[in-house]
Amino acid sequence: MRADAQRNRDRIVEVAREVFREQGYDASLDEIARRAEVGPGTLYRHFPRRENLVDAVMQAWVDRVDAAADVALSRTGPPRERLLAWFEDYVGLITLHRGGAVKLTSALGDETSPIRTKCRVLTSAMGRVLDSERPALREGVDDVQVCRLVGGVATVADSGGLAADQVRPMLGVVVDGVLALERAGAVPTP
Amino acid sequence: MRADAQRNRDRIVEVAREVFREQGYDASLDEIARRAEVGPGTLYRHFPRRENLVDAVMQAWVDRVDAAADVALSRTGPPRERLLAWFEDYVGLITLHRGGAVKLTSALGDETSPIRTKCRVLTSAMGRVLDSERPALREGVDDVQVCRLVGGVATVADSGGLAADQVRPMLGVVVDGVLALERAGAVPTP
DNA sequence: CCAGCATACGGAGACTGTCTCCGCTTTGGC
DNA sequence: GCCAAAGCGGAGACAGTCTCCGTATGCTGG
Repeated sequence: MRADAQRNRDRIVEVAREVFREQGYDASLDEIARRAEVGPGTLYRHFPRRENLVDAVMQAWVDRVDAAADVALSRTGPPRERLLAWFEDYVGLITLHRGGAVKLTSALGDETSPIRTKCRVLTSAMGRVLDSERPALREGVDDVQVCRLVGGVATVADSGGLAADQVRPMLGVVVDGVLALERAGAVPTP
Repeated sequence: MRADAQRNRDRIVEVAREVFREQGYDASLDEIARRAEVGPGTLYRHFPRRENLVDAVMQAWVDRVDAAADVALSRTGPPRERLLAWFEDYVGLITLHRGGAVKLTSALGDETSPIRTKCRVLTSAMGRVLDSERPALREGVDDVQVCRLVGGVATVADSGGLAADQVRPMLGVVVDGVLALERAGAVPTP
């Protein structure tokens, strides 16, 4: 790639990061081009579809989820608390930019999605944390499924503008549903 | 309202129902006006914001959720199965039109939303079913919260194009998280 | 060093969608 | 039938997406 092309590309991503943070992922691409001081043609050559630009921007903070997983692994305490804290971190990060949660969560498991690499980071971060609690979990609890559940909560929180204390009990339900506990036949009244 | 105005209004809603079903809630309003054989001005006078039109269209099938709650109440069997079946019905109905799930779920609890009446129907349907299982539920389980959780699953299912057998286990997790069972200190290993 | 070409730029503009304004038409009470 | 009031509808302003192509620029081999 030519040096000027590389420079333009970098500047576009940089500006897009700001604009997306300000306005969400629906922001006008032409405005991004304007603020990056390139023509729309240049932007669309580098990023033919909106998703490609989102992808580039998203990489950075998907990495933060990965880092949060490491933090989660280093925490001590009972499984319920550890998982709850991790889920809260996950929701917090994934809702950092408006509209990010739906985008990431709905692309989970879609191997043709332009942001599939991001999804893989999320799934594997989730996988690492879940593995560390595996004995306490119900059988058949699967990384993608939990990502979807927690991502669903994140989506609702994001689009509904929910505060952390409204989100926590919902995540509590998910944690309880995921933990094994003694539930032989799931019959509450003996 | 004048008779011709009423006629136009009805035709717009009728056409909108079809178009939304075909193309989701992002469909062009001008096209709806075109197919209803009215001018855009007419459409926008009756429904100043897109939401108002959506609201009118949504009424019909939100009522179906209400009916599904009655069916749920008439079903027999253990709480887990009853709730799971109801949740599945709920998700099925709410995802009937693409994009409907996010819209309804994110408006839950927002008393200024133009579709707040729809949300109330959902919440109260959920409430009726939950009440019928109240003794089996954890304390503090709240109608809106469960609507959000199940709505979150619905949103993910909707936007990710998930099939029923991918959704069921997720709902299973939610049901298990909502049911009381014996979980004194939430300690998995006795 | 510079010629020449592949590469990249950028802006005009086609196209689509949203929404408003206002002159014209229709309705319904008198 | 008359005539306000109510309603209609389309032209068009505005914004966003995306493409095409004439022009400019970085790079490389001589």
